[in-house]
Amino acid sequence: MPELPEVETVREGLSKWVTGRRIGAVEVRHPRAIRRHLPGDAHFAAVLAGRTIAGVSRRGKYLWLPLDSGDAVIAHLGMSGQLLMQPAGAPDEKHLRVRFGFADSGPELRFVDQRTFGGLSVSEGGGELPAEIAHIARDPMDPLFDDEAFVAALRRKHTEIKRALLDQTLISGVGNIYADEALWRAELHGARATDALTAPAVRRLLAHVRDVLAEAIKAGGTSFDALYVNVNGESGYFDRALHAYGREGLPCDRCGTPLRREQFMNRSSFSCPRCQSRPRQPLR
DNA sequence: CGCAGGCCCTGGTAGC
DNA sequence: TGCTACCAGGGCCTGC
Repeated sequence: MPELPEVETVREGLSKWVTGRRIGAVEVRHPRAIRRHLPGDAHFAAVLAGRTIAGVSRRGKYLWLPLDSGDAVIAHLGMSGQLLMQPAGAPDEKHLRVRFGFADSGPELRFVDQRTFGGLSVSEGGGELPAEIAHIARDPMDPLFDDEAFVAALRRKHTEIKRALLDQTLISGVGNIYADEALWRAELHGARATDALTAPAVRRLLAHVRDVLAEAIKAGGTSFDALYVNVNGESGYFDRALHAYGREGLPCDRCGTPLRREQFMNRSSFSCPRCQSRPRQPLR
């Protein structure tokens, strides 16, 4: 369940391992992993062989690897995707989906994904910013993120605040877990109407979003293992200091009231019944 | 047009 | 023990 901090940790680690290296053989082990690459697996492999990776970029939860050809490899980890560096010839992972060999015969890059919600594709001419992800908003860690434009856009909407935080065209990188954490910090219930929030309230919420993401990036960076370029799924992820997510029935770290769990968009939301009161009127 | 909700996936686990 | 049901959820797609 990688969100922005986990993806940023992967980006940073990956960058050290693949920048400047020339791709050798590419092997697609599962077609679903490149389902977004419409020309298919043979084209995917052919267009990448011999290309040199210029770096690793990120926007929100998307990664892309600009190539010397001007194209870029787009990667999204979905829920369970991992990008791993492994010595060439190391045993295949059970859920290995795509393997990138390198011309220098050094460590391979592997895309491993149990649930295959993630995937890879090649973006033609996408080195600067792939057209496929141009609709994704800048994330709040981006120096060019426009706070006031975000505040205005959010208040123009008529929806629930948690849904807006998860809307990647409004603000990117926030998933279910960090949305719950930011709402807990802001003492707002996720069902509050966006157009009923004041501009200062939205600014405060945005500051909490930024804080929680920054703290998680810091924590993720310290647990990074040199040869194992990933978030490591459960571990390192769940032992992070979470105040809301997954804490149903446990005392609120602010007031001691047991946290509640509610269903929202077919997933769980965790909040404090006392600090985060439900809106008096449901959205209409 | 904006918004809500369904679907895609599979391994782990709870419950019977 | 072995089976079933359910849960995790980001992003795309459809329909209202």
